[in-house]
Amino acid sequence: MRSRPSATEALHTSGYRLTMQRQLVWDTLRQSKKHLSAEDILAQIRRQYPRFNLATVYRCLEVLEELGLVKETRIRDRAYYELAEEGTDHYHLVCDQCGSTLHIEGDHMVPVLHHITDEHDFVVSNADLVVHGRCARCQAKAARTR
Amino acid sequence: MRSRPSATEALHTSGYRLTMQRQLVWDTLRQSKKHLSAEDILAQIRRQYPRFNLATVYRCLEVLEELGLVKETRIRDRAYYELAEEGTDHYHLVCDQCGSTLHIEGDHMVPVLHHITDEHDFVVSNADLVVHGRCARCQAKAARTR
DNA sequence: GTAACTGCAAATTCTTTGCACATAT
DNA sequence: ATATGTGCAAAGAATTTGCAGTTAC
Repeated sequence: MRSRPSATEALHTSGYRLTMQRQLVWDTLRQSKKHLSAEDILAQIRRQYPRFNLATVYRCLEVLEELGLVKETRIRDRAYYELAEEGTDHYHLVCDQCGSTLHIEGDHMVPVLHHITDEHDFVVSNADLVVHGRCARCQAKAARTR
Repeated sequence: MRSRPSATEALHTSGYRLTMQRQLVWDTLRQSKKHLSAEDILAQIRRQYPRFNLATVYRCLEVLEELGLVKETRIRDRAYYELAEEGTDHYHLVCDQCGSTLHIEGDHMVPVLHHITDEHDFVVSNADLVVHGRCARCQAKAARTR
């Protein structure tokens, strides 16, 4: 089993410089339980460093994504970022009625990704699954009204 | 087996008006083999109707989506639209190297969607899967260089 | 020392909205 | 007849870029 290199290490071996900004963005994502938008990340960091800049957030994320440390998911027009965990799926159920997002973990996507690799000769780096529909709570609400 | 209502019918029974604009957007999507961006649709229609407006395209798409006739996929910052085919998966493999997009059809997502319905009490209306990675052609190219 | 990086402001790109006019029902 | 829909122009929102100054190596 191969262990994941730290961000510090990964930056270094790829010839990127280790800046405070990159570390802050990385740490913010690590400390978060859920995915964050670029603005979310900025807001967090600005508590400590009010001069921190949004363009810098985007540029740091770009590097971290390129290194495979961070993945991006687009939900309704906006990009969200989270750590790229290896091995497990991580996808999102978006309720179109109340707007809530459920985070799902599991291994159900594994066969799909295998199919893609085997049948289409495509090397998968990241699968972004966003499922739209209606959450349990909104169904219950609709049932009551009926 | 339930047959799909035509767009005309669906608009009518939902109380929407049947306008030429909506028909043109619908027909453009039906005639296309691949997904189209709003700009693509506009360009197509403008060949015949040069005054056709982009805002109208978006507004027509919004209605068609609401009726479940059209689905939207976001790939790299941009929305693409295509007919919402029932029954089969339709997802996209995006090569991050050359930028090409492969359209995949199949039933591999079925177990995943079942899992979502069963375990999370979530009624799925649309699953949007975008897989990033490297296509066969770019792998071959990389192998040659090595 | 110097190439890479950041902050700032301005630009870009996609999408949405306000409003006066047009049209489907 | 009138509520709905469209075209146009302008606004919005998220992300990117140019550039001068800063910093990691």
